[in-house]
Amino acid sequence: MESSDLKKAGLKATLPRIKILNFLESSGRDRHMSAEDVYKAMLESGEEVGLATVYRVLTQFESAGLVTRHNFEGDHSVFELNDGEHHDHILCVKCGRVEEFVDEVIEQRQHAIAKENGFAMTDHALYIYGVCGDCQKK
Amino acid sequence: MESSDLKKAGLKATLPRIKILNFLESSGRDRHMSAEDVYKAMLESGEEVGLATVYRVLTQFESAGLVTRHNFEGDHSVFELNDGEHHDHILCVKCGRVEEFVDEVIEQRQHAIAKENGFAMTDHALYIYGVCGDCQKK
DNA sequence: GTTTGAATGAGAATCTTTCGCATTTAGACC
DNA sequence: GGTCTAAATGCGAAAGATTCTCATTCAAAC
Repeated sequence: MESSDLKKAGLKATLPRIKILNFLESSGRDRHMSAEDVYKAMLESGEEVGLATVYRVLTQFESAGLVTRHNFEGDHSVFELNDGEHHDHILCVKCGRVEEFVDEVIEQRQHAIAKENGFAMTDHALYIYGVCGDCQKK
Repeated sequence: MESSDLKKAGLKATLPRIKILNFLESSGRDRHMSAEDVYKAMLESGEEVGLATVYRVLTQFESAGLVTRHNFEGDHSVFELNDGEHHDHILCVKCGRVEEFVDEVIEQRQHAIAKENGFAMTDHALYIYGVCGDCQKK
């Protein structure tokens, strides 16, 4: 399963790449991880990988469409395994929690706006920041 | 005018802060500048400021609501002088050109989505990426 | 003018990310 | 299975952005 995904993506099925992909697939708890997060978590679970390789592989995965890179934290990128369906994000500025949502109205308006401005839209990023229900109670 | 703006924002009217604010106000050409951009441009026009101060002051301006920080370039922040009216951005991935737009439908949907998810919305960022008209011709 | 806490400047330090290069490995071919 | 070659890896160095430290300077209150 793993190596065929990689081959499909045009990537040689090397051990580090398989390990990182498996790791991303198995860590459903936090789907948004930085390169450093992935690196540390893998070391902790006994997997040997170099940090530079994690960066390289995640960037390759991004180009191959296997993961999406987000910059909603400003100072570093986080990566999310693609599940096929596009979605946007709403983030809690207090606890860092991330929720996902899809809104067809917004999707359509975005396309319309790109068109109106003469742009051929390639991508888009929508982040809503706020205080989540739990943090409002605190 | 300058120093009163700063005082209103709760900032002491120091020379570097006045200079940076003036500079941002006068440089209409490119409204989206990194700290380094501001620093270099000020040096070139003969203004003496330290880079660390530019970073500090821009961050203070952000907290005070005088400027908005954007991370649409991934690896560094750019700042934009606030003109009171909120707007979103559409960027050309080829030439880096940035256009601004406002869309009431999207604004409203965002509020609704935050509510649906139990969030008290504080902010939001929408970036549409694409190829602008000029770059499509090339 | 004097005072004083805040702001600045310059460079060191930190953090994230990339690069360079010697070593290893996946995959093709025998 | 063994051999080959280009591609991938790992490590440390390097780069770029940003923050920190701390001695010096400055704004504004008296």
